[in-house]
Amino acid sequence: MNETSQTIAPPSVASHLLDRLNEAQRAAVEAADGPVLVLAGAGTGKTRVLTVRLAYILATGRAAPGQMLAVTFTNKAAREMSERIGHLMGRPTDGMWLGTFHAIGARILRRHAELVGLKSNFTIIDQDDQLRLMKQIIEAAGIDEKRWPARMLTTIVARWKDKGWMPDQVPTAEVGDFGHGKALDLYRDYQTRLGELNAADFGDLLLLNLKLFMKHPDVLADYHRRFRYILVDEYQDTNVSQYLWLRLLAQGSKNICCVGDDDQSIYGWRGAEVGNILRFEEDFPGAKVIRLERNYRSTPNILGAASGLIAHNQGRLGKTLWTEAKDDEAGDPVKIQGVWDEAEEARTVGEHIEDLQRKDARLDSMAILVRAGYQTRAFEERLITIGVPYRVIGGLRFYERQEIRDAMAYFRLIRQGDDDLAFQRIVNTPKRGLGDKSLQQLYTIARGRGQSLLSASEEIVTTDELPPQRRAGLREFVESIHRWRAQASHLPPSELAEIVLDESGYTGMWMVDKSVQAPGRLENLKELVRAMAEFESLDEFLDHVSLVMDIDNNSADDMVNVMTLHAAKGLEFDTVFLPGWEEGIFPNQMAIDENGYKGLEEERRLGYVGLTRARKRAFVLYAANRTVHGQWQNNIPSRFIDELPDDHVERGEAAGYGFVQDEGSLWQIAMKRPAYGNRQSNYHRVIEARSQRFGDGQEVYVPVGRGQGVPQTGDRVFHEKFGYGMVKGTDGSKLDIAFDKAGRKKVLADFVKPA
DNA sequence: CGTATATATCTTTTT
DNA sequence: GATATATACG
Repeated sequence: MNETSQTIAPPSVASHLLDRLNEAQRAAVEAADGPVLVLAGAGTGKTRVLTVRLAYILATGRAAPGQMLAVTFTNKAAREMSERIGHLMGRPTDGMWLGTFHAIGARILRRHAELVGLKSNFTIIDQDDQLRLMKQIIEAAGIDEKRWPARMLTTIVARWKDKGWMPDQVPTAEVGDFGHGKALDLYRDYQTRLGELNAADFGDLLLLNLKLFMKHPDVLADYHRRFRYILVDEYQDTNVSQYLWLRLLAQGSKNICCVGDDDQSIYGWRGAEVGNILRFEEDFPGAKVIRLERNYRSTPNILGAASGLIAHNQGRLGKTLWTEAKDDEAGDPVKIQGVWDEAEEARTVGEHIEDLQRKDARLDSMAILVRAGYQTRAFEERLITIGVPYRVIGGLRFYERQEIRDAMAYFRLIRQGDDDLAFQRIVNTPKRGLGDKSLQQLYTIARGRGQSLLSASEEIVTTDELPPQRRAGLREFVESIHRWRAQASHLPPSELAEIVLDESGYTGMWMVDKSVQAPGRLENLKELVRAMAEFESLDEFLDHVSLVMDIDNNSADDMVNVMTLHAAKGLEFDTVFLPGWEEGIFPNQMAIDENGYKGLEEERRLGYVGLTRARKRAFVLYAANRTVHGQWQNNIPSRFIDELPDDHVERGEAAGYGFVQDEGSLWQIAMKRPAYGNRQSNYHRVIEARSQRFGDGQEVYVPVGRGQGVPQTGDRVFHEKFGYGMVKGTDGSKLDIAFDKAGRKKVLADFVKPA
């Protein structure tokens, strides 16, 4: 097979494709057959190599589109790749298997669902449902969910699935002490329950593929014949189950090409194993390894700063990025700036943005990259204030909103009556007079008969097990579902959606709701109906939602981009703002607590990813104070700031780190940088100061007498509900307060303010 | 049964 | 500060 393909003379299209590639890139494209590992540093034209390689394989007649499998991590990357190949080839890439691991896994699973115990219309459940289900499992097993939270078990099980372990494959040593060693039993229960619900979670999409391939070699052989060329993007982020999946599929043609960069591995917390890169040559003997080291993206200063930072990591494969730019074209150094708090941080970034805007920079050439989602808030507020348009990528996603999830639950139940999770969500939304008690009764009956909630309901409405009034509500619900299901077969999804939302009373529920969010929710529901118009069938739509989770937000509008560092991978911008470089925030304390040195290195790689997103300019900021959980916290600059090489950075004045004035007296805010050893002790200190603006516009920081600490006996306090009062006694954070109007009450300190 | 109020917990990153 | 869960009351 290799011989024949090498004899194919590249048509002119194919040779044209190679024109604008450098030597290493071309080698990576031309090594079309056999296993290839491409180690591609940031900005070395990785996506280009991938897309040209795909086009090249097609253009040289090695494979038809339907014989190619291209796997990415994000839907965004898949979309982009599809567009670029279409552009290169001058026609759309129909028929190619291009998508995320999960999307392709789901597609394969639907075709063979019966072989692994599911029906082909199985539901893909998201985290929220997963958590709900897990909670039910834990409670059913008589375990205290308070002590052993469902969230924790969900993570444990997800990590097992990442490793490719079905319940009977989990090593005894890995079981851990969750619920006194019950985790494995619970995992088993959970899988059983998923089967009953005809549902799969994200991990299952791959895990059940593995099961399918191993139990049915004929099916695997079929895919061996089908997939003649396999391409994998972001290989450093594959977990074991993805790795096993790839290895099984690649055993057929051996034409597998993986592209990755160990320095950009940032999903270890999700089970990714950088080791997969190192294992590649062992698993595919004779694999070609090609390094892309010439960077086309960033200025020498940015590259120098990023390289200097990542050099602090041990155990890298080692790559040296270089660029052709001369030293006199080194570009701006990376600017580092300290600020007082997150508000000033946002203000500073806003000023830089306006400044660049005056120099005719486009807003969409700029990005603010944060460590965690909650950090976007301060920037959003500021950008709104100064009237700069922005878009938040990722963040609070459309399909995670309450009203959208409710609507989806209706559709899910229409498609798939076994979906008890959907049933529970909407059976009494809007209110149908079915409270906890009636539903509990229903659950018991259903469980007793081994039926789904919907089929149990169908029977119950004909008996007198429920009081008449409740029975009527339930009957109405069950009949509606049936009616809609009958309509689903011949109506387009968007029309069906309108009928369902209207007849169920769901839209009506929000129309009478007088809360401030209600109009927005109605707007979102309309948007949902609009989005559904693009789909042929309800099935297609539901799959799209489960796997994509986001509505297409890549409008070409000129807006500043705000997103997490994780979401920024694979993107590039002229100017990048990197706020929140403080110990505890970035590197994130939890990452270090949970994974120690490994966690720290992953954080450092995140920093490297952030810096290398910048083409021309990067700004690093750190704030002395920040509210976390509504409480003030003071932080010291991130160790990563020290690690940036002096040659490529400019360390600005640390505003708010010196003397501030308070009506004539001088206060020194304790912001001198402590020795490293002191960092821990300083981490959670609450600072007692707030900003105050004076007549001349100058802003100063005034220490607050008792701050947000616990009020003492004798203090006057204010409570939202009870009004003013005096503290009569304290018990930890509980206060005994004599309110002027409401009398004596015990209240938590969090609920009162100093008066 | 539904609503209002009171408390608890939470935030790392995502397919 | 926001949102789920627990409790009290109508």
